[in-house]
Amino acid sequence: MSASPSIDRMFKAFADGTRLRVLHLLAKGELCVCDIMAVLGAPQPKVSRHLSYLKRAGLVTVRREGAWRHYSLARPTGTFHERLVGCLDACLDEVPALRRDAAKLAAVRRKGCR
Amino acid sequence: MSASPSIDRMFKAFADGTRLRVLHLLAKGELCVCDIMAVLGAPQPKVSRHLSYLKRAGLVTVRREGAWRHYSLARPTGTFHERLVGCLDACLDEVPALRRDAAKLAAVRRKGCR
DNA sequence: CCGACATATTCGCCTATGCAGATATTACCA
DNA sequence: TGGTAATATCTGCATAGGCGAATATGTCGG
Repeated sequence: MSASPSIDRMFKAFADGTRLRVLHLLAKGELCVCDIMAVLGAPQPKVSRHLSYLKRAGLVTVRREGAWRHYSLARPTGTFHERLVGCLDACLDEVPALRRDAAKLAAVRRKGCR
Repeated sequence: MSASPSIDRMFKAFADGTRLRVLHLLAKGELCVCDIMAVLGAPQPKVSRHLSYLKRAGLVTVRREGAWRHYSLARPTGTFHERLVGCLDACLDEVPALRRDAAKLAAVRRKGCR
């Protein structure tokens, strides 16, 4: 019953630097919490908290595999949702910090998150 | 020197119900503060504050004509900005409250804002 | 059952920000 | 100059929400 996310809530979800970085990473594919921690260099509770936030907002989905949680972007549920997610791509080349994250993600993926 | 607005700031600008309503109205064309007050039924300082916020974020521009300030959406400065503003259209049909605003705007325009 | 690991949640603190009300500014007109 | 209308800003308050630290939950191997 992933409630249809309100416009307001979805914009608020995007209105935080950390969450924006997380969403941007997830746009590149499914990731576990430890991957995201590794890329952001952020403590685990922080990452987990923001992921919960994004899940409540209907922006991400979780796939459980034992103790791991694999997060990915939720399939857009409407025109608005779709356009909003499209903004992530539009950021890509404009924000140096996000490019750095992308580079680090590649490295983390090569070595694993542990 | 309307600084190139940061991604963060622009999303924050969208992350408030009142500002979203204002932006949505401005998407329909230039408006003075009193028009917006009339449509939203909000006190003047509140409207003015949010307009200042949007101006700082680079999302709106002002045209002065005597004592009046006419606000309109700023011309997008980049891909990201453009897509973000595009989300306003995507909201249009999905949010009843915004449709009501649009209807009221038409009425206000017919009678003037005073 | 135990211990290690991955993740989630709670708690207290602190800052950001929205709001109403009062006041300041600016422009126009008599 | 004085008054009025349109808009902007300041002040004080209340709440939302981010953060780190500690703790809880859940899963697996032995």
